[in-house]
Amino acid sequence: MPSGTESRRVTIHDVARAAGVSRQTVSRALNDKGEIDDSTKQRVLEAARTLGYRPSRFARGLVRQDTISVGLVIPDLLNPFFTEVAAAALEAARARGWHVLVYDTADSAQEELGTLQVIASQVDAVVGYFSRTESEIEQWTRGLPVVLIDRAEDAERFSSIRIDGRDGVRAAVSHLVQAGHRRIGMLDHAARAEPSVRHAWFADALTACGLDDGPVCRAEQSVEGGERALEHLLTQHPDVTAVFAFNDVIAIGALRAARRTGRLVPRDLAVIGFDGVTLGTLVEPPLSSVALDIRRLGVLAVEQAARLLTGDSPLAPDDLVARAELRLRAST
Amino acid sequence: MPSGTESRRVTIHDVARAAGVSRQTVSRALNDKGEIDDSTKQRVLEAARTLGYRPSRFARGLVRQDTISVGLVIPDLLNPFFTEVAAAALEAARARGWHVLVYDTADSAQEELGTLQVIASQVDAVVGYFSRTESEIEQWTRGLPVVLIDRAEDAERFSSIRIDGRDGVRAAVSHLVQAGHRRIGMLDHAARAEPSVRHAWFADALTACGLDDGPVCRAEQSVEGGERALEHLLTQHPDVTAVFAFNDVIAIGALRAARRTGRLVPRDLAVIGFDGVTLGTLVEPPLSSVALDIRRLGVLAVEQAARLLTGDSPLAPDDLVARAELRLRAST
DNA sequence: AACGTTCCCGTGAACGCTCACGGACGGAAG
DNA sequence: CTTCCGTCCGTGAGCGTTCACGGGAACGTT
Repeated sequence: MPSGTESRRVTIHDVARAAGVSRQTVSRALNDKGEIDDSTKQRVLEAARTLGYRPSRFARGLVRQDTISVGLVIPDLLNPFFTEVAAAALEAARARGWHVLVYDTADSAQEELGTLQVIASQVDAVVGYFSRTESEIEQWTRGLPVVLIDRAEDAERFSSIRIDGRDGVRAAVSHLVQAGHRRIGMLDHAARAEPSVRHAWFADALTACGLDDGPVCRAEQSVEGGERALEHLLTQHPDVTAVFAFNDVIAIGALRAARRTGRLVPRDLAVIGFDGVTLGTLVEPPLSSVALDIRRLGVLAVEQAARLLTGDSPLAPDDLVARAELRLRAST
Repeated sequence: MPSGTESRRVTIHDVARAAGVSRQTVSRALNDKGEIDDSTKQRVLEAARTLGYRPSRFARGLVRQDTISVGLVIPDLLNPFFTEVAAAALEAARARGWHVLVYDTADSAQEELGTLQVIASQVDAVVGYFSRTESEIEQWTRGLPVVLIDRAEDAERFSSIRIDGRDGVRAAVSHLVQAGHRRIGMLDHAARAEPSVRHAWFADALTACGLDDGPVCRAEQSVEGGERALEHLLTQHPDVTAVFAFNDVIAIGALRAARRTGRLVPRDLAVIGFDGVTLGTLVEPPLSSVALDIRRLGVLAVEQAARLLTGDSPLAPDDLVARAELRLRAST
């Protein structure tokens, strides 16, 4: 039966004593080093087994600093876009033999701050999405490599994986116009106070096609948010015949709302999203999207983190770009 | 420019020297302990800043063993079911202040072994999905708490979160029978050699309803796998009017294959899945499913890991069960 | 003047492990 | 018999941090 006392950890010394050897010999046995007789090795292993010995990762890490771990910060793992980014980052990290600590900040600035406060003491580099200001981030991560993804404003002090959807969005709008649409709305995201960069691309594309500004409605970052936003948009602007959404999740919400309100997509309403998530191919109708190579985001971020960590030739900002291009499906 | 020499890490001692104080005073300044003059505190902080000092997590962890980290092992993060499990586990761990190392084994026994070999030296507990034998798992995780999820066979040596879908599957089959279906097929999963437990439930339910065994086809764990499997099943058994799938991902594949081959769901073919993933509500038609509380899986696993870790009153196997129940939507 | 308090700060030890070194032992070569 | 080498094993040191303790200075109290 387990003793009531808070039992001390079993250390390498205990194993050594039990096996009648020195610490070093135990270390040799456990790490498959040479310079040890096979019989004693077995004896040591046996002693370790019966004692339930498990080496301390801290002590080991202190003396040989080989294992690298990176923190991956994601706003919402249930959002299929971030899931794909995370999966790609995980794979890239695994290929390097890195360990990945994942933090889901639940789309909350508060949780993000909490993550920032603890992450620096747990990892060798940080990769992911942050909404806080650069100085806040720097305050908590001072000294360790940080790679931001899809930063709203240009990142000055950190490396950042930029998303360039200007051409893609223009192609999307242009395609809608050629299909006869004249009144195109947008479902922007609602998280930030000011309109998003994607909205700017959208507005530019409209003027490039000789159209006036389209009506905009803010949407929560969820399917339900997209549904609500589309209904709101269509009641306020019934003349809208096509919508561009901040991302595919919102666009899928729009798809559902359209169906629910008896509109046929794309006949009564054309819908086009952004990101190009796999999920877009599963809904009905399949979603047109200004798609980007999502995997590239995660891979690039890890790649850059690696370069920052080793110090050799980090990628230039121009190389840290994922360009989006129009991918047409049945929703337009 | 960075010096060519492999520069030594800047330690607490360097900061102490730069600030003209002792290590302990530096420690006090950094950890917001008392017993330090505010002016010297600022001076130390300034010195640390300019030197780019960052405390070693290993040294810190060695002396104060407070931070706990758990390894979460997932076969495929892109599978929406595992995504939901992971999200729940992450949240539960965060609530405890734990850190989570995520490992995606890519549905590969080889990667799983690789994960097993490194995970033990990085975490305080392991939670997740494993396909290897218990002795293999134990060999690499000896001594640290392990909580398995949805283990195919009953786990003897480890805690395991069990999924009980017997009643749910029976309800599903019974519902299909009452709707007039007499020839019900199943799309089982293809990973293991023998039929799955869910197939056993399915077979039991059939006999309980007085039906003969239904035709079975193995499917890969993906939407595409589900598509292929349904086509194969229907060509071999054209009389099938309803299918039960091993999980929702495969069921969604069946939905798509049905649509593609001109069958209307549920009129020409009824489809019912397992798991109850959120994705099932987004496809068309929405997917009926033998649904379980997916979040509960992740939460329970973390909860049990916590109990095993602290040693107080681990949950009994009977409490580590997630029961599935029929959730009817438009696909039946 | 002697004493107790409070406020700061420093010193040794400890955490658990690996690395570099040295030493004992036995057998082969001179 | 000496010398040398290879095998096996132990000892001290060090990784970077915090904890427990002690001590000096400044201040007030009797």
